[in-house]
Amino acid sequence: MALRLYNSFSGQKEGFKPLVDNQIGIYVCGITAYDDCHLGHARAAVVFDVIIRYLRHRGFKVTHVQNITDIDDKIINRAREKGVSCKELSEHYTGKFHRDMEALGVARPDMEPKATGHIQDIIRLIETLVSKGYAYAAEGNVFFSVEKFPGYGRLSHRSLEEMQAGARVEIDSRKRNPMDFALWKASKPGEPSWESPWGPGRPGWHIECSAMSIRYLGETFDIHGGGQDLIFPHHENEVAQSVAATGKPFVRYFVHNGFVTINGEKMSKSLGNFLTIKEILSGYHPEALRLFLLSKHYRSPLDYSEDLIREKQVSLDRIYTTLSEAMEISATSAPQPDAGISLPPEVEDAYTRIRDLKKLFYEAMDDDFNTAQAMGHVFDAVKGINTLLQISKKGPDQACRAAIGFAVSAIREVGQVLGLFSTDPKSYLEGRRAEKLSKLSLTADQIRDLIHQREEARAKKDWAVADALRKKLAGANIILKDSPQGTTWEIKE
RNA sequence: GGCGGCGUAGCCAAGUGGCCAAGGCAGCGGUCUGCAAAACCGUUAUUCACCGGUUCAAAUCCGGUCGCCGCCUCCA
Repeated sequence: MALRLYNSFSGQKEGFKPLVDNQIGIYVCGITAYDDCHLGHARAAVVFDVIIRYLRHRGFKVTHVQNITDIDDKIINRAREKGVSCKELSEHYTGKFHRDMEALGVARPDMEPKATGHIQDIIRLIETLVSKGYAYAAEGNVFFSVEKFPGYGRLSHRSLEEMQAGARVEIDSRKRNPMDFALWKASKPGEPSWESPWGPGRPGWHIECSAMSIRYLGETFDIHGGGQDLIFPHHENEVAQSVAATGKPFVRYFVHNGFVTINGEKMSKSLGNFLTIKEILSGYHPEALRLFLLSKHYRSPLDYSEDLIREKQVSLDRIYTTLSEAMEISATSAPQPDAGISLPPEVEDAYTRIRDLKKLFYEAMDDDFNTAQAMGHVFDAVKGINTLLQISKKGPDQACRAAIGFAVSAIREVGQVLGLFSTDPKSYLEGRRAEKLSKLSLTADQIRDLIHQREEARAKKDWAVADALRKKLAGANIILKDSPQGTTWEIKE
């Protein structure tokens, strides 16, 4: 089984081979800390979280570096509006970002460098570019000369001529070519600034990623990730700066995740459809959001709607319900390997789904991290467990129990890669019930009382009264489940 | 205007040359149940936007048409 991933450089899937055996350096562009994180950030975070988890699961030693941009125009403007310092503003939003990521179950990167912590690296890199003739100073600014770099446009697959034809960049008389971009920006009075050979100023946006990735991962590293919108100009410029400065290849594989739209429209503040991570998590379980984000291939556009996220929440509930029942029944028997299990022929199909889960899951993930397909296999295994559970309920069956135990451990293993099913099923379901109960007009005690009345009626075979009570509770969104062990209840979504 | 992507059942979605076109949601029929719920079984695309071409063989490759979207400016 070989891992294949889509490389934005070539525009196709390529076999993956790290620079150093079993070691991977990956740099993912992080946030600019000036506002709350939204659904788009969630997708990028979860996608790369799963990619990194999978690479580690496969045995690679992964070094994950993710920057935080804590100085740039947007931060300066927002800080001015709010009357706080840039440092205060960026620290405030960095904190919120960390809380969002934690809620989403996204693992912290190994390193999280900040632009302001690497000013000297940045200045040195710019000096190299100037001395090699790739960059020039003008009125306290330093610009990168795109014409000097022959490979410019290789990543975004466009030529300099094409870009200029449709260019909407404003004319800047200090630039030699309109497509030249700032490595260093002279600071205006009142703006944060650092001393440099070109006077007081601050770094341009793209240079920090070159400087920090080179520092922590080396001049050439394996994977660079980010949202598709970063391909141009951000990553194109990073490549130009880095290759020009080091004379070596910069990134071997560029991986870009697709965009999120909301009800078919691009998310934007002016449209009023800007959804923050916090808002979504106030209504849905974090794993439901993860499940939603992973239900489509990471490179395709993903459309968000209430109906779709609710559907994922229901799917997640269903899986946890199955896991909960499975763990109850298999609790007495340790998970057995598949050898020696002999099952009735009618459940062979179910058992095959369980036995093949891991293999199929890895195959799907190996094919450019196809989480949508991988989830299909998980659902197959869930169905397999449910089939075996039915047999088990009819009478104790050691082989079934062993197979169920095996299936639960397999689902939990692949769940670790996806960041799903990490909660104890019992506590998950209790949590969900408490959540739904809080939105109900009835209390748990009232419900129990009504169920008790119905039990009495049923004992007398007074079906009319029993059905009336069922109906009454159904009206309040309570579904009753009768079983030989008694009546349990659930709340309809 | 330039570049790129997408169009698969009521909805979401995988599949990019060849076994009956995964999986989820919703629907319908059945098993179970006093009735239900859950679960399971069966069923729901002779067809992959449309037209033409290549091939023994195409949802999958090529050309064209229509529709939707993204990027080219800060953006995950």
